[in-house]
Amino acid sequence: MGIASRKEREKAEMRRLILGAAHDIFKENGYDGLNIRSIAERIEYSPATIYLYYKDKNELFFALQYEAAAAKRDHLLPAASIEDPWQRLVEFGRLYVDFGLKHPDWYDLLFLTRAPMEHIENQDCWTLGMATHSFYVETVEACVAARYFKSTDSATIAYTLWCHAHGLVSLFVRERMRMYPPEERGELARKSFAMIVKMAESL
Amino acid sequence: MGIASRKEREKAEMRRLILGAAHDIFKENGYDGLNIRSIAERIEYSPATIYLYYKDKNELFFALQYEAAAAKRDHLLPAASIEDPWQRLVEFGRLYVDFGLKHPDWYDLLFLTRAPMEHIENQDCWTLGMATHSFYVETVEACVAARYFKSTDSATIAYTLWCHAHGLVSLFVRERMRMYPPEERGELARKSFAMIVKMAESL
DNA sequence: TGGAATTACTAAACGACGTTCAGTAACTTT
DNA sequence: AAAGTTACTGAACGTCGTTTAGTAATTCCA
Repeated sequence: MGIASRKEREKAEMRRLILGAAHDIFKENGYDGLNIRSIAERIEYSPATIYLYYKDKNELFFALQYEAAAAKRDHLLPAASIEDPWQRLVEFGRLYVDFGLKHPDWYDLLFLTRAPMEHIENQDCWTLGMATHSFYVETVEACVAARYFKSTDSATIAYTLWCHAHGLVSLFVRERMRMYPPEERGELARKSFAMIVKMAESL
Repeated sequence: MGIASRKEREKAEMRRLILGAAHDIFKENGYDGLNIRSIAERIEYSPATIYLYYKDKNELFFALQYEAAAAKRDHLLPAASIEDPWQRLVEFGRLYVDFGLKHPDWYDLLFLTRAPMEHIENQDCWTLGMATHSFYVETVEACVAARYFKSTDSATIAYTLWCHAHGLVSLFVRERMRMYPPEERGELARKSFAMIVKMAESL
């Protein structure tokens, strides 16, 4: 089956080539600056060719979102090896915020972009994101099991802490912090993270 | 000055007519479904006419954002009359979340839309939003002054609580809660709000 | 091996969008 | 009544995602 498998390989390579170009353009100009024609130009094919490998721009969006989810997972990975669940949870949160502030475009793509959310459950990016999320929830559950909190409602605890971290990053990413001088924003984020950690200790 | 003032009045009326149509279309189809041609069609003018009253779509966006900011202020208003600063703060937060969940489009416009954020400080919508925000911060400061918290860092407290509320609403508005069954989401939001209130009591 | 079938690709177009501009008709001024 | 100003529009431009009809190259099968 030489030919068939070579064809398949070439197809995968082409998808990879397209996605790579999309990735580069995205990093340079953000998702708004990413369009089919610019991808085509960069890989020196016609725009119509893109559609032979990706159904539409949404499919490309999902593929790109997978990359973002992988980058996020890799960023959070160091926390996974921390034994103590509370220490792990804190470091997890710190790295989550750190990722969002360092890679606003990727965070945007993952959580802030208005995207075709129908059927996203079937997408790889969702599966990967859910794996990371599950690990987070399990860490909170481990804290509860080890009696780090008085409360035992691990689901609400996990959600509440996530809301804070997500809100913090979102306000940065979408530039809704103009009432604070730019040079104070980073410090404020750090203080707020420290505060929510303190608050969580009293849960 | 009869003619000049009539002209001015007519100009203002026309701006109002355009904005009204934009408002309606926005409520029906969201910001994505709002375009110049649909506004023009609704008010029975040519698309080019719109540009005689609004410089570009961004200016219309700001005008619409002002409406959203006004709606938000009105929604939060009942909290303002509560005497006790802590009670006022809690009700303020509850109404904030309530507004976001009831009017996701408006919340989106205010806090989630990637918009021309340069020079927004000069826009009316920003001024109005800042007034509401200041009232919120002052309420936190009043809590601090009345020793409702051990911490005296009112700026960080205000910011931290805002992060939670904003994160909570944002996850709803941008549909990033698909891992929770739809019927549980409202309950989770309520529980999380109750939890952050409890946590704040220990600050 | 040669003709048929399939594949890989593209030029050109479609329709929707924001926006601009030249031109026209109505109104205002003198 | 002529000149100047204002309000408005049809038609176009350039951008976008996407589709279609066609062409050249490759693969299949007799």
